[in-house]
Parts: sequence; C-alpha cells; structure tokens
Amino acid sequence: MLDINLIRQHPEEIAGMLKKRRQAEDSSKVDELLELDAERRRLIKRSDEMKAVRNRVSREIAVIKRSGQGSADELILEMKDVADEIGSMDETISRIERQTEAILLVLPNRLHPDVPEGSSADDNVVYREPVSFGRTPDFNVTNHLDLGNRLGILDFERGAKITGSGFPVYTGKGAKLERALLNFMLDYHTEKHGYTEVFPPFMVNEDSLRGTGNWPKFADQVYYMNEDKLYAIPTAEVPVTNLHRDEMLKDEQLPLSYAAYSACFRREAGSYGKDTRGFLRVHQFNKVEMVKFTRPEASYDALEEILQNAEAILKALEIPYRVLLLCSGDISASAAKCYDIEVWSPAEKKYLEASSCSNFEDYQARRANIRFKPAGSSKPAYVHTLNGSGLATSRLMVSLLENYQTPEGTVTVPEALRKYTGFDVIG
RNA sequence: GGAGGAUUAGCAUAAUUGGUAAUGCAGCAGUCUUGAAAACUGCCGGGCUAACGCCCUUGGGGGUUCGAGUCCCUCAUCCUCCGCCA
Repeated sequence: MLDINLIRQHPEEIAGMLKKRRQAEDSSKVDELLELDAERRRLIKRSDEMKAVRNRVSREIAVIKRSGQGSADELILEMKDVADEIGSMDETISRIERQTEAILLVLPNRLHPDVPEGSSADDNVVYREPVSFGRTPDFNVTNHLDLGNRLGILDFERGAKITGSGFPVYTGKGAKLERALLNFMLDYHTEKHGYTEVFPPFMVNEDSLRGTGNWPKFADQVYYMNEDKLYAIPTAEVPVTNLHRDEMLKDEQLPLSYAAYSACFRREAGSYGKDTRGFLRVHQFNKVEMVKFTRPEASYDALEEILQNAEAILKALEIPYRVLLLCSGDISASAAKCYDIEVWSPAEKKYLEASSCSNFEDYQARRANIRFKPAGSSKPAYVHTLNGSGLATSRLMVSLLENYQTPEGTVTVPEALRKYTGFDVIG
C-alpha cells in the first residue's frame, strides 16, 4: 500500500510509475484518490470543530449535573442536534475512507530506478549469465513426465484421480528425492545462511492475505474454504511475513531472516492449456521460502543476499540456471524490484522459473502494520520486507531429472543430496 | 460444542452510581555538567492545521446516551473448567 501523503505530494511520480508498469489507465484512480482525499480533509475539519463543541458543552453539562444547581435540559437538547449532525458527517467520512482504502489496496508499489522499462516477460534483462556446471546432457533427454512415469517416481494420473489435474503424487524414490531436496535446502539456509526455520500454518485468514498484497487483487488465484473463511496459502511468504503483523519490532532485532517450508496452493485460473504438462504448471507444489525484515536503508543489500542464498542452492546441486531482472511490465504489483531465477530444462529446451526474489520496501509493512523504532529516534517507522524462493521444488525437479539423466535412462542423484536420499541412482 | 474470566500506548499497571483515559518503566530531544549519572522540561498511536491548537484512539464491528474503558449486541483472540476427538 502506498502512503496517501506521498500520492498527495507527488501525484506525478505515481502516474509515471503506473505508466512504466504499463497500467497508465489506472492513473484515473490517482485523480479519484486526490479528490476523495481533499473531500475527506474538508469534512474532517468541520466534523472536528463540531466535536470540539460537543466535548466542551458535555463538560459543562457534567459540571451542572454534579453541582445540582440549575438545569442542563436545554444544553442536552442542543447537543442532540449536534450529535445527529456529527453522526451523519462521520458516516460520510467513513464511506470516503472505505473508497480510498479500496483504491489504495489495488494500486501497485513504487518501482526501484534499476527496474528496466518493458511491457512483457520478453523485456526482462539477463542479470546473471547462464551457469551450466558443464553437465548439460549431449543426448536426447526424456522429459520429466515420461521419465517420472517410467521410473515409477511420479504419478500425475492418480493425483488427478484423487484430487484433480495439477496435484502431483510422488512415489518411492520420487517421494524421498522430494523430501531430500526440501531438507537439504532448509538445512543449507539455516546452517550456512543464518536463517531461522519456521514451520507455518498452510491456511491463513483474510487479514494475512491482505498484508502481503495477495488480497483483494489476486483473491481469485487463491483456494478459499468458505465454511471457515480461510485461504490455502499460495506461498509461505504469506504466513511468515504475517508473523509480525501489527507488531512493533525492536531496532536491535533487525534484520530478521526466516526460512520456511510449505506446500503452496495456486488455482492458476485462466492459464489452462499453456505450458501445463507435468510440473510445468501445478496447483500444489513444495517450496522453501526465505523472508527478511530489514531497516529501510538495508533492504537492497538484503535483496542481493537473498538472491545469492537461492543461487547457492543451485550451485551446490549443480543445476544450470540464469538470473533475470524483471522489467516494469512483468514485475508483480507488490514488488519494487525483483529477480527471477530460471533453471534449464534440456527436454523443453527453455528456462523455467524456479525462484522469485523481491524487495517490497514498505508496501507490505504498511498493509500489515509492521513497524520498528529506529535507533536514535522516538517515532515508529515501517520496516522493509523481502522474500525469495529458495527454491520451489517442482521446476527444480524437472531440471534435476533431465540434467542428471544418463544415456541409459537412469537418474544420478546430485552429490549434495545423497546423504539425504540414502541412494545415489534412480532406476 | 458448552460455562466462566480476560483484552487499555513498546512493556507493565489504574480509572466511584456512565462525566470525557491516570501512572510507572523503556526510548528520543533539551536544560544542567569537564564528561557521565541523577534531577528537571518536552516528546514518545493516528489525523486536521502555516501555526496556536483541535479531533480521534481502551481487541474488531455495531447500538443506547448530551456524554461509554464503564451499559447492551456481535465477532476475534487468550486463560480456566466441561464435553468431543487424531
């Protein structure tokens, strides 16, 4: 959520941001916001004046009643009218504030100057050139879906039977490999990168979803349990960032770094028929997420750190990847700057997104009311929040099965994972 | 699911039969001091205002009243007990 004061003082900056994000049509919302804001301030001034009268006269009434001298009936009658007027004025004010809030909740975040201009994923900029570890297979590799079936480690068909399309089942060594990946990544981040492990709930309430920016704009992408008004988390970012919702953190606590495993649930509405084979698009997948809370001045260094923490996993596993800096038309609404890590799929002959590392600056902190008292100051300030996948296993699994494939059709387990799997070859 | 109790600022604690949120600690700034401590003054949730000031804020929402921390309704969370349960 943007600061209304910023919008009032620099509306042209917001308009420029919307244009850069290829959402110029939303600039009418900024105009609407400015009108509502002016009207709100006008009404508040009048309402406050009347409340001052009411408070003063009410104190007079109290004095009269306490002394038992004279009658307050006339004053009470007068105040009845004043109270009615205040009531209707406050009703108008709260209606305006609801409208203002509704607009603020859907306006995207400011963009960092580094974010390149662009209108689609094609305009993203390569930030880190491909790293291949010299292990890309030189034969015709079988895609992960056929290979997984043949080796008996993945069962998408039965997943579709018991739940629906896009809910994968891992069996035998597949299940163990998945669990090894997750344990490996969690151990790596907690032991080598200093993250505190969190095992969060997989369902959250609406306040939490609003805090991270997934609601109301992206509510249709999230599974909803109507009976209990709970949402299945699309990422551990939601519960972990909301750990500190409505909290006042201590300066010396910062930065806070959390790593969390969670299953992730996404409806992926409107994306049927495009890149949907196997793991390329699923409704449930597993992910280790890194989340940081920092002082504002430290957040961009922290972003580079998160990116490197995610890359370290791929380097340890020797999975070929590259890093993109997302352009203004492709970056998510909540983020001010974002890197995507993509892993190479030899069978698909393309890179697949396996991680997103973003700095949200104070956009989420403002929504979720996460503050701290800066050292040397007496006033609270909003923290900056960041997160990065470290990483999602679904596309990672694709890349692993294909890159570690042998000409005989078996799969070698990456060295770093063997102590977790207990076996070094599948098939 | 049922019964009772609780929720006040970063933390901790107050507030007569309804009369308009008090105090302590921590933090920030200043005065004093060679420096520090102590002491004293102001600030220390948000909004409106050029400023003086004014308004709002007692878990969320609603109601009664001239006036609600206090009374009523409702929801959430926590504690105690009962019931159910992997």
